[in-house]
Amino acid sequence: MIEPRTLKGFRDHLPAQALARENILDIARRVYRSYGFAPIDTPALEYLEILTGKGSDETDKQLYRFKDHGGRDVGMRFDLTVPLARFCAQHIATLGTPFKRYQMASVWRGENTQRGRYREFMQCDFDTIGTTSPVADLETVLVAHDVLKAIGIEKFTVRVNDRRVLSGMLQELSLADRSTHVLRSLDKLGKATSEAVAAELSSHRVPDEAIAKLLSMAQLRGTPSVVLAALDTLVGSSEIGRVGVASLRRVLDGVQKAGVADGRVVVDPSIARGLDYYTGIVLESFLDELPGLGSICSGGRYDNLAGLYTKQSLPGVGASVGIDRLLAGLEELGRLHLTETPADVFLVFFSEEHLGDYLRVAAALRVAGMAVEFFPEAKRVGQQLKVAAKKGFPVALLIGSDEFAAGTAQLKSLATQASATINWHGDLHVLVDAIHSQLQAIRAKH
RNA sequence: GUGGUUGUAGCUCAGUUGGUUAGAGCACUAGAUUGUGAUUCUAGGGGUCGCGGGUUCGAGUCCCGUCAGCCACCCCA
Repeated sequence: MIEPRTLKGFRDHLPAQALARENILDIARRVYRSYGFAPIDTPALEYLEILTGKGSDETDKQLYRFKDHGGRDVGMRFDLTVPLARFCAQHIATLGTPFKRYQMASVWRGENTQRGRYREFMQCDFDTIGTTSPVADLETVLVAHDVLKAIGIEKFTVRVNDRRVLSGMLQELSLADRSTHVLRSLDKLGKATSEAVAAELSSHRVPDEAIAKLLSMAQLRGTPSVVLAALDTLVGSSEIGRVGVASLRRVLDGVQKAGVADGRVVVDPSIARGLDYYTGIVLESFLDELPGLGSICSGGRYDNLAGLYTKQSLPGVGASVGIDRLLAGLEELGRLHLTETPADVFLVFFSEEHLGDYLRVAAALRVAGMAVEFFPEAKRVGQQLKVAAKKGFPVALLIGSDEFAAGTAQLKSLATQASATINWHGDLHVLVDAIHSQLQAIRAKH
């Protein structure tokens, strides 16, 4: 006997979880498409040199790599951005710019696991390639906002900042040479105390006076106009800093004009993002009720996506929904109603003699857009109903010999056990319409 | 990769200073009950105590290793 087991950091998804996951993916897909982003797909395996091109030690360590059967050095993608860069370098001539794509796919990293961190996980990226327009930045923020809103989250905040504001600050403070360390430290402000961050900055030879200024900047809060005005003065005479503030102002102005509710999108000068390839706007999104969960949708603007693979300059802006983290958060908040079935109607199988009738009824319901599970065995009715209730069907449809003779049917709500009689007199349209409207009524209550 | 912590049935757990054949509740299967999820009753399946070694007359219990989960660091999604 071989012990059935899964590798460390790899998971099975049971129906209840997989359904919740697909629901979120469907919503994200719908929102992405509503802005004109088109799907692409790329291979899970790439030539090793493509993936290691950027060559940081960290990604090198995490990379799943091996020789394929033809002796080629290959690796599994560890994000969707590097494959996108290769993809654009290869196809941009056909695609033209601006190119807007989304990709929802698994990636692999051989790093240590922790709650919510796995070796195989999904990324849901959307990016706009080939334009430096702030309108593309704005749209990125709007998409992040729309996805979270469409999922039905009531309390969330999209926090935006601009790397150029930070660069301007660092220039003013003569810290440009330590920018990576400084930004990484500031990025911890959400999790660590300001004292801890100050200590870490100090260890990177940042003078106390500069630390005080950085912290006061990072902790600026308030309406966008208030924060932006404060940033204007902090950035001082730095040209790049002023450009950053101006760009943020345009984005926030656009967010408001697009009709986003006040407070949903704010300026947060402490948002830096760990990755050093961001050059303009950066954004993170949080569930207000679970700030400790971390960002559930993050991204930003980068100057040169594909410099490793082509001479053509390809600027871009994009973001990614952290689907696993988001699901964990929704579950913790009890916002995930878990069912084990995607179907609406459970059709009870009473007796073989009516098999043809059941198949006809089920087919009619499916044509009308309802999902029907027909129980495959004429087992005891009680057992069938038990299965249906356990799997989370909203209703069961019961039509036995008595009902067929009388031209009726019972539609039973599995949540309340209440049963309603439908008089359909053998007319499938009447039956289908009645079930359809009852389902609508049940859904409206949720 | 480093450090800490946990591991007994599908789930939650009990199991005495090491002592006979490892238990409970829930869940599951079948029946009482050939047309309605509950309750009740009866019967049943399911464990190499994460895995491997060691100490011992004897290990679920002690020791070592290993695998997996969780937490922190690192980094990030």
